[in-house]
Formats: sequence, structure tokens, C-alpha cells
Amino acid sequence: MSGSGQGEDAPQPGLTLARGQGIALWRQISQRLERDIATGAHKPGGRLPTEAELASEYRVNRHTVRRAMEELEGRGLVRIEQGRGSFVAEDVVDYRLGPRTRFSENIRRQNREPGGRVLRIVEIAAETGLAEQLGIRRGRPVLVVERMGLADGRPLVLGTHHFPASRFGRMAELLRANPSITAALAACGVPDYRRRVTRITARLPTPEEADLLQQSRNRPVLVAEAVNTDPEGEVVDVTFSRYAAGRAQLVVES
Amino acid sequence: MSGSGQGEDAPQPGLTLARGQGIALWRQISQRLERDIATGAHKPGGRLPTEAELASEYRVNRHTVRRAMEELEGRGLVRIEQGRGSFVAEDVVDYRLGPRTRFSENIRRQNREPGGRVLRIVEIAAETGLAEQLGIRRGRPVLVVERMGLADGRPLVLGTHHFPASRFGRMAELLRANPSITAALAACGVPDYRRRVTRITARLPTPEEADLLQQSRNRPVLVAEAVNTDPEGEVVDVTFSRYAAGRAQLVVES
DNA sequence: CGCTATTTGTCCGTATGTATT
DNA sequence: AAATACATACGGACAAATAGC
Repeated sequence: MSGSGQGEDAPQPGLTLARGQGIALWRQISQRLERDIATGAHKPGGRLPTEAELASEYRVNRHTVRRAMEELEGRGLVRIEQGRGSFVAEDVVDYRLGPRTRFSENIRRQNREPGGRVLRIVEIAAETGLAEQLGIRRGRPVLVVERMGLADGRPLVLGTHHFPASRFGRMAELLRANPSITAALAACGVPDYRRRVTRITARLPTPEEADLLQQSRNRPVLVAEAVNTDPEGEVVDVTFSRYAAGRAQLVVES
Repeated sequence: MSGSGQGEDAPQPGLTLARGQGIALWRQISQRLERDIATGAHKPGGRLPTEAELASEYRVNRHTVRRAMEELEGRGLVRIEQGRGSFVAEDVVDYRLGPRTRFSENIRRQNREPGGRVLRIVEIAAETGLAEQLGIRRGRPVLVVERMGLADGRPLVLGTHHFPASRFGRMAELLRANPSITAALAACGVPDYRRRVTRITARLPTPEEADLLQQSRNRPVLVAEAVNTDPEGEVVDVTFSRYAAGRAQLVVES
């Protein structure tokens, strides 16, 4: 790019790839784009050439360029939007994990506006593993709350909360009025709770998760399993949170 | 492929896909395979049908099956090996993150044999951000140690450590003799250190990382940035660790 | 050891669908 | 409504890794 836009036929020095050697073409392209981003030739938020343009510049098929772009997207360097184009990526939110983790406080500390939406509330019977974690008997009713947490109106995290229904049956209606978990727990007689353990993994999102988080299928989600207890040590809930990686960064302080 | 292997022409009930509706074929295939794994029709560690078999069963192109398989691999449900086949995934290692995080102890607690290999040691000049974190002046020498941590001989994590060279210049030779960071620090007069903050994100690996971790490009890596201090509160090192997601799960206790 | 069959990986070319502008 | 740009799907060819002989 940069300068003479035409001349599709010229050899285009610097854009020739090593063919037939051990290195896949899409990797070479992805490396060059990465370098161009690192050196600032493509600036954060800036627009990248279209797939067709890159394909003709590098003299490869469009699919080969797509491969390279998908890799860069998964690594968080670019963002691809159907019908619009591809852009160099930016910004992340720090999400602090600690004994007193509260979503809204956490987001406000980053000078962003927190938001929440309850997606689904159902009751299920506790299977063995869950029952053990919640400290209840197998088969007892569990309230499952599916919730989306937002920062500045953008989806940041999907949380699946599990409460013992015997103690927190009222939460369903409370949450419908106010999507704050902390507020609902307070109304159920738990003004304070504490995070005990958090198990963190990462994986690619399911298509549904990618959709809800408004995130590409190639960007991973951070999966955090948390166990919260009340001041007496009684387990209040077990939560699986899925954070959009690249929008959130979990911070643990010791 | 369970049972009657021939009969390529029969309609194969249950394997027909909804074409031309809103749902991409590869997604439907991935959903079915996911269900088959969940129900135990395909058992953990077990072998899945080949791409060619699935393609003919579902009456789609092999590439469409590949798409579906790649998604499942990224989500950690299957493992794909070139020349061998595809398998249902298993096991993860819990890696505890706490103030006194030590790699070897951590791995041994999981009844696995820890191992380490130093990949590269170089000295660089501290740029602004790093200098600030290390509590040294910009441009001062920093020892960068690239290390691989193994469990039972399998790569688990890649760590890039940054030590102020003024204090820890001897580490280079020490590590060449013994790849343990803890031992090398002890020899440099730091018998104990503490992890202060850890910032955790996830992304897809670079091709090099995927290679070193012996992991697929579709599986994310957990990226943890840690700051360690000595008992006096002096910063000892800043480390970026990249864990193979699906082999490791980070556990935080509060 | 090399040879071969199997299985996944890369790349090309084309056609069509869908979202955005 | 048209043009642009990314998404899905197909079909074919060859490369690379693995396993068995």
C-alpha cells in the first residue's frame, strides 16, 4: 500500500513470499502483517487492506489471506467485521479478582459504566459435583441464573450462577426487578460474601457465546469458576464466568 | 464408525443437515459431534471418524467437516493430530497461583514430575514500562530468560522472565547448570520471594508458541503477567507466562 | 531401512450468501 | 438499490506426518 495504489501487475518488491519452502504462505503473510502493526505502519484502530487487496498484493488466493487474518484476530491483533473490513485492535479492561469481587465496583474503578442483563433463570436438580460444591444434597433444587455483564454498554462477561434454591428462591423475582447479584443477595439476607477459589481456563467460545459477547469465534474466552461464601463460610453460589478475552484482563493480587 | 461400514449411498437417517437455513453446515456438524461426545457416544481419549468418513456421512465437503473439527478443538473438546486422526480430549493440570507460587512444587502437588528447560538468555535495555515495573531506570540492563516448564515430560508453560541485570547478572550461568528459577534466585541471595500481582488474559498462540507447547494453533494460551518481590518488597522479576490451555487450569485462592 | 497407505494440512479456484455502506 | 467486503461451501490437487509392512 502506501503510495501508488494501481500497478496490480508490477512485481511489488517486498511482497514476494517464499513458496515451496517449509513455511506456509499464510504464516508468512501473518508475520508481515504483525510486523507492520508492530512498527506502526498499521495504526491501532486503523483499517487494514481488504482481503482482495492483500491477496493480489501477495499474489495468493483470498483464502490464504483469510487464514492469516484469522490467526491475527485470534491473537488479538486485529478485529474483523463482516461487510466492513479489518481493523487493528486496541484497549482492554482490567477486572480485579479478589475476595470481595463485585462486578459493578470493578467496572467503575476503570471509569466505565457497569451494566447487567439477566438472560435466563431456571431451576434444576443438583447433580453430584455441583451438590458437593454447594454443600447440599444431590437432587436438591438449584437456581441457575444466566447473566450478562456490560461495561459502557458493551458485553464483557457471561456468568452462570448456581444458588441453592432452598435459601435463595426469592432471587428470581428480585433479579427481574434489578439485575444486580449483589443487591439480590443482600435482599436475601446476605449483605456480604467472599470469593473462595477461582479456577481459570481459556477456550474458544461456543457460537452462542461469541454471539452474546459480540466477539469473534477466533477470540478465546477466559473461563473462571468461582465459589462464593457468606461470612459464616456457607457456600452462597458457584459461578462460571466467561470473559471476552481482549476486552477483559483478570488481575489477581496477593 | 460403528457397525455397517459400507452403504455409502443410503440416506443415513439422523445425519441429514438443514441446508439453506440460517445455520451454517459446519456448525450443525460441530453441534452433533459435541452432543455425541457429551452423551458418551464418543468416549474421552477415543478416536473420532476421519474427516473423509464424516464428510461422506454428512454428505458435505471435507473442508466443511474440518471447519467443525477446528471449532471443537479450539473449545477443548477434541484433539487433532496430523497423520493420526482426531481424538476426544481429556485431563487438565491444576496450577495454583498464590503468593508463594513455585513451579516444581505446584506440579508435584498434582502427582506429576516437573521439568524445566532454558530456551534462551539475552540481555536487553529496559524500556519505559518494564523499567517502571522493575523499579530501575530506563535503559538499565535487564536479563531476559526464556524458559519452558514441563509436567511429566510434556510442555506446560513458556515463561519469559525479566531480572534487573545489575543484581542478578549471575543468573545466566546458574541457569545453564540448573534450570530452576527458584534455585538460581536462592544462589543470588534471594531465598524467598512473593508474587504480588498477576494479570491474566487469553489469546491464541503464535505459531512458535504452539510449536514449543506442542499444542494446536486453535487452542488458546493463558497469558499471566506476574510481578515477584523479595521479602523487603524489592521487585525481583517480572514474568510473562503462557500456559497451554487445556493442559493447565489456573487456580486462585483468596 | 524404505515403501506405501492413511490421515490431516495447505493452497487454489469458483460460486453463492449475508452484512454494511 | 447497488457496490463492497466478509462468510460459507464445494471440488480438486498436492504436501506432510504417521503407522504398518
